[in-house]
Amino acid sequence: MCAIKLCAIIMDMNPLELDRQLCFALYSASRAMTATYRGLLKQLGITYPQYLVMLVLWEQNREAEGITVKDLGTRLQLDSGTLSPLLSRLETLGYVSRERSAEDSRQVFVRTTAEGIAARAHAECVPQELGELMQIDPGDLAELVDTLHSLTDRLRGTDEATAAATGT
Amino acid sequence: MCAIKLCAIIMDMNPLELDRQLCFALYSASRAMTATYRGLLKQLGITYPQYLVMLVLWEQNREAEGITVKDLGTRLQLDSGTLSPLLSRLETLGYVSRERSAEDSRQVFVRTTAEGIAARAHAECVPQELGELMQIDPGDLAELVDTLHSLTDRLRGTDEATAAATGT
DNA sequence: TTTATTTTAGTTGTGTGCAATTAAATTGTG
DNA sequence: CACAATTTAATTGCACACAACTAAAATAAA
Repeated sequence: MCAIKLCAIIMDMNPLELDRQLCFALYSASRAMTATYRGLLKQLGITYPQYLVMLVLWEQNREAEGITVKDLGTRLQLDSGTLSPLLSRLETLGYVSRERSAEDSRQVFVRTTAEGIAARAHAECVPQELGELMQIDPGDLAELVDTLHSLTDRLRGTDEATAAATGT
Repeated sequence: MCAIKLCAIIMDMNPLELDRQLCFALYSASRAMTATYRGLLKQLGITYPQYLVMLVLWEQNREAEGITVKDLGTRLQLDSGTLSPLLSRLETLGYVSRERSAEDSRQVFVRTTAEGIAARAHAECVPQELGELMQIDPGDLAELVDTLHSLTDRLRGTDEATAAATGT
């Protein structure tokens, strides 16, 4: 029996209590956030993961060049199994175009269309709308974002470490 | 044009910058957490959402009574569209049983089986394993959990407010 | 240069999430 | 009591996530 478990039993506490677990707090907050975005993105007709792809494309300085599916995946930590059908839907919506690279035809470049660029103007007010809904101090928000990014890095690091240790 | 957008343009900043957005920090952290749990739960043979259901069942003081699908949904903020197939899989795995209520046959009570109860012993060390991986101060962790829960509450509240305002 | 390895995007299959609908049972109301 | 409205769980359909696999192309090695 592990130390925390023993300690929890002695103190008559449940070591598995749902509301004290960070995992559930994250899971709940992330789903609540996505649900909020569902409303905010209704006018654009896209889902939250599709919005993330558009954010990356809009962030590109040289929009004409586009970005490869691989680089998009690195940025969002998503693989082609998720991105391929998602990009296909964004293409059908008219927000992006896909084209195989001439130099290296394994790669596919994703670019925003004129419609996709126009949509950016509508999206630029989304963060403010959300900020008003959340009622959170900008400093606290920045700190929370930093905390979460560093947590994510540690979790991803340990995933790799665990995978390496178990040889998978 | 909204104030923040104008301000960002004047200061030559991108108001849509991915890495400063709380939504993406939450989305990334939540997925990284789920990925970490995938490894931790491999020995139990269940997914992370299935683990959440087991946490609720284990939390019940009177395990023999079980909990209705509705109450489970309230606790985890999941509807029957998600829970029904998930519970069906947990039932196939032998961790839970389902039985329609005799008093009100609309309701279905979910209970842990002997195997489900036994699995709890294995699960009780998971939080400590995770804590070691995360390397986070217990006080900071508790604060982060509180911050996230309060954020979730505010987001859920605004969802309802927005839905009410738009009449949906 | 020929072959083996690696890289890249796409496809398939499984398990969530969630909206919308269905079906059955209960409750409320006249 | 009869009938309308509500409640509950399940089902259907769509869009992620992610593991495992495939196919094509580029690179490295022999």
